[in-house]
Amino acid sequence: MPTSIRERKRRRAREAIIKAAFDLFATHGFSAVTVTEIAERAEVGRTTFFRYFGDKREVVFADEQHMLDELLALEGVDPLPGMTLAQALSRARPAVRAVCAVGTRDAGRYVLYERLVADNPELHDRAERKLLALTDAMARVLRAQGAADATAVLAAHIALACFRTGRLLAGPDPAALADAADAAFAEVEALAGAGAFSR
Amino acid sequence: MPTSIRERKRRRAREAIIKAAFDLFATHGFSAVTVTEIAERAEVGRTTFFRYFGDKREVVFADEQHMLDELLALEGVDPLPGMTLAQALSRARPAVRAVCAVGTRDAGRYVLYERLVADNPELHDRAERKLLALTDAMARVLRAQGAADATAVLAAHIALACFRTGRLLAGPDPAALADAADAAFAEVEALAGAGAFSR
DNA sequence: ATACCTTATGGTACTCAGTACCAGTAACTT
DNA sequence: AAGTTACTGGTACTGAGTACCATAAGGTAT
Repeated sequence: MPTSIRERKRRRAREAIIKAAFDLFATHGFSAVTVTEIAERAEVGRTTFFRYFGDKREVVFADEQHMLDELLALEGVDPLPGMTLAQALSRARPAVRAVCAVGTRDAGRYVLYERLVADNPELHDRAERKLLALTDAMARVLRAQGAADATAVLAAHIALACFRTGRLLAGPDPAALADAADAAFAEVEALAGAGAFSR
Repeated sequence: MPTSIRERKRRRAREAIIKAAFDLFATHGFSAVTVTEIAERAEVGRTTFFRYFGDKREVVFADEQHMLDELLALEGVDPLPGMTLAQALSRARPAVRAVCAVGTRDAGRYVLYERLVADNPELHDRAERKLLALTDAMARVLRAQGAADATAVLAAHIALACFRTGRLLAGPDPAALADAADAAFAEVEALAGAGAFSR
């Protein structure tokens, strides 16, 4: 059986903690909420909170794994050994959309997430590491699809640049963000001239 | 007068804290050292420590400002309005070397810094934000030198990619790192073919 | 069902990071 | 010399994060 009773309980507890935390953060802000309050609202012990999340900040980034999964699912899909940088970029482009799509699954929470990160400097560092993790995953996928190391890393970082500029231009709305990032990709291609990356 | 007594005292206190902290970190590791111990060794009050550094991790990244200064000094140097991506990259390349050069000013401490970050997960996030800050500064410099927004951001992120792959290949030694990053730049140019970025 | 093992829970008690507040002192100002 | 400003370090507090342990509940045998 795939989901044992324990498994289901674990999932429920985890979700309860996440929901309790985001509810409290939404009304009182991140720093004003204590772990004890989150635990009480989620009806678990304080100790249990730290079993599910290494620290208080980590709850905010609970969705990171979903985004990584979305990317890593592309490993091995449609392999193209020795692909060019242009080809790698044209694969990275929809992959970025796929990551953004995770945000649209619960747009309300995602907007809140963006607000929390923007308002609390103590979350900035962790948010940056999340982008590193996604960039690394992107590079790994491209490598698995047949890109050379340098090509994969380079394309992943160009995708990161597009994502960052996209988020800068668009608001926190995930759908708008996806479009803006995509536009940035288009601009990159136009920037170097058609086919410039394909040499 | 450029350096008042207060100014000099401040500098000395700051340096004393940094030195005390790194000495203790070197022998006992980051997490085993308490702020109180650092303050005692630096002969300042515990309260004073937090006046100079927002938190314990921040001491580890005390040199970040030097690297940023190194970059920002290039703002406005040799302006070239409307520069191409290839031109932006050829400017980013020596700029990365300049940043690495800061590490060679005190190679011993830099190696220790790298070791501390590598060994302590609690420092990973902050280290990532440092790279963001440097990348942003790089983009700002290129923009100030006349690059379009997209060109500047893109070139800065490509430089980031070169830096990351360089550090991955070279050890923690700053000189070797500079060379490896430079080699990555060369590889990027070769990757897209000569002149591919200049369209 | 019974007994047994394993895993998850939540409570207690502790350390230490980080903050608020305040009184004392040293540096600049006139 | 007197007054103002900037810096210090001490006290006292909150809250994050950890170690430990007794208890309960899920899983697994017989």
